[in-house]
Amino acid sequence: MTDTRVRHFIFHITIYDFCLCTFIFLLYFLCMNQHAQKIRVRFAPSPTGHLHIGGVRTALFNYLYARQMGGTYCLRIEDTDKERSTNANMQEILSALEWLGLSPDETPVIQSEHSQEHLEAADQLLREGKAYRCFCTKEGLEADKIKAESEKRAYRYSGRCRELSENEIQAKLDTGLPYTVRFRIPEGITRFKDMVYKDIAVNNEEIDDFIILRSDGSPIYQLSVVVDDANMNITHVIRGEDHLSNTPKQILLYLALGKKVPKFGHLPLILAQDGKRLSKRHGASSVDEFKEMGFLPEGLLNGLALLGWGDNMPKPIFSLDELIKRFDFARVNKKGAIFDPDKLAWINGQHLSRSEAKDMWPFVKPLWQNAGWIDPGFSDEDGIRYTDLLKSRIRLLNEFVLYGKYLFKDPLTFDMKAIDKHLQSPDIKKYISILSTSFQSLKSSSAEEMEAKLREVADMHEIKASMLIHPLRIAVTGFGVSPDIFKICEILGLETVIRRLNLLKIFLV
RNA sequence: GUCCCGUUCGUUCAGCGGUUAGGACUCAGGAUUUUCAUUCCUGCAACAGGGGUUCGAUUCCCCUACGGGAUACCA
Repeated sequence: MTDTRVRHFIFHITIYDFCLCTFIFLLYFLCMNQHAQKIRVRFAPSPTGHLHIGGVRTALFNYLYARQMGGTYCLRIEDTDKERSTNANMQEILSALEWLGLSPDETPVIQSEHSQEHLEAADQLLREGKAYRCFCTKEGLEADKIKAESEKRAYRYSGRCRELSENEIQAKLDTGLPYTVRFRIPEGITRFKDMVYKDIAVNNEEIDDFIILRSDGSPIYQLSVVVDDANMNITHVIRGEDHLSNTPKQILLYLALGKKVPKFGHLPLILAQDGKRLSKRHGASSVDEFKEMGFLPEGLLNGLALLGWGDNMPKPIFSLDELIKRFDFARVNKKGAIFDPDKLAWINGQHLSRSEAKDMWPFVKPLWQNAGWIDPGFSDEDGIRYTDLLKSRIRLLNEFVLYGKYLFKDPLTFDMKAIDKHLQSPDIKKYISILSTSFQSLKSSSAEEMEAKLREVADMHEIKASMLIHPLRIAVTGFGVSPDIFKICEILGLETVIRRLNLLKIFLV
């Protein structure tokens, strides 16, 4: 073989290898893509009341997981309970989610608009003998329940209609007897691996043949969720722990309908202060209430994320983006969590002091406008300056109202605790007078000049500067706590400061 | 009643067979701030009880107690 031929031979091998490698890689890539199905999650509230923090936490974890996995976060309104669902509630849920920044990636699915699909699923089960018509009356069933209870026996559906013959069914149908449709629970054990609760196994004998269609023909939740989740291609069902015991029933439905069973992740419940379940009548606060209390969306979300999940960082303050990065199902715990309003407020305060004044001003402006202190035309520059001054001592936005008032109005009341603590010197009125007269000699209202003047007066009378600073603060703000008092004086101007000093003097008499 | 799940400071999150049981919030004390708040430091404070398994259990198993969920023609 000549050199050229050898070279040709090698060249061909290389080309061949290259093609083969490319082909294998492409094949692998295609397969991976097919298997690494894109993650789809959903938050599915029912519009039977306000959106409360338990719901928000569920929405949040769905959102975090979707974002982290590059998946899609969907919303479904479960309004099959026509008695209790209202449109107003639905709108409120939507706007609350928007405020929180948890709006869905796709148009929300309204469950009631899909009842046809639910009915078809029930029909399919009926045809395949996986469900059956039950002609038992509500009253009869109720009587069975009462009887079981009086005998201290667990109530189970009698199974009366389970094995009705074709003829019997037809006869009942002919007489126009109303019926419900029950799902026939197969024998066996239903197992699944929950993302939080790990291995769960339930003996199917424990599950009654539950109703999937009411006697008026409307579908029931258990059926609707399964059909909708399957139709929406939901891959991960992330919801409250109260659904853990429903899951085996739903898995059985998926199987009966020939649908792919999604993965499940159940979240521990958020409990009221006394450890009881949160409900509308019991400690459940709506998102609106938190908004009114002065929470930032990010602060509320941060606080809620820390319920049932923790990163064990010394400072548990996370932005939404940081939460997306850090969130991990392996760290979600199984214990129900009581939320602590104090800690929630502290977390919000941390977010507040982390934020720039210019970002907070849009939240503060309407508060001050509503209070009637500023016009819509109030300059943003001043607003941001004021916000910046106040923000270090504030945990909740509405404290901008409480502690911001003195920037616009003379205080009408004074903090008695502060007076007791700082204004007990017998000479206090004398000091206030001296301060107010000495301020009159100033040419400008600058913070530096006022501070220098105050010090000079203190030195002259051989007293500590704090003997004058405290009365000044109380006179100007009405509170024992405030940001840099000289900066506040600068904003207010000499005339106002002097007037307020005199007001305090009068008050002390 | 039955089934499922859970149980670490007051609250929350750590710990995944050997730790002085850790962090955060709250509370108390101190430092800084000429003052208050912020910030920083220090402190108080917990493995529900009983059996196993193991050289050794907060950690694994069982029982009891307590709590929660499900058991609906609610979702």
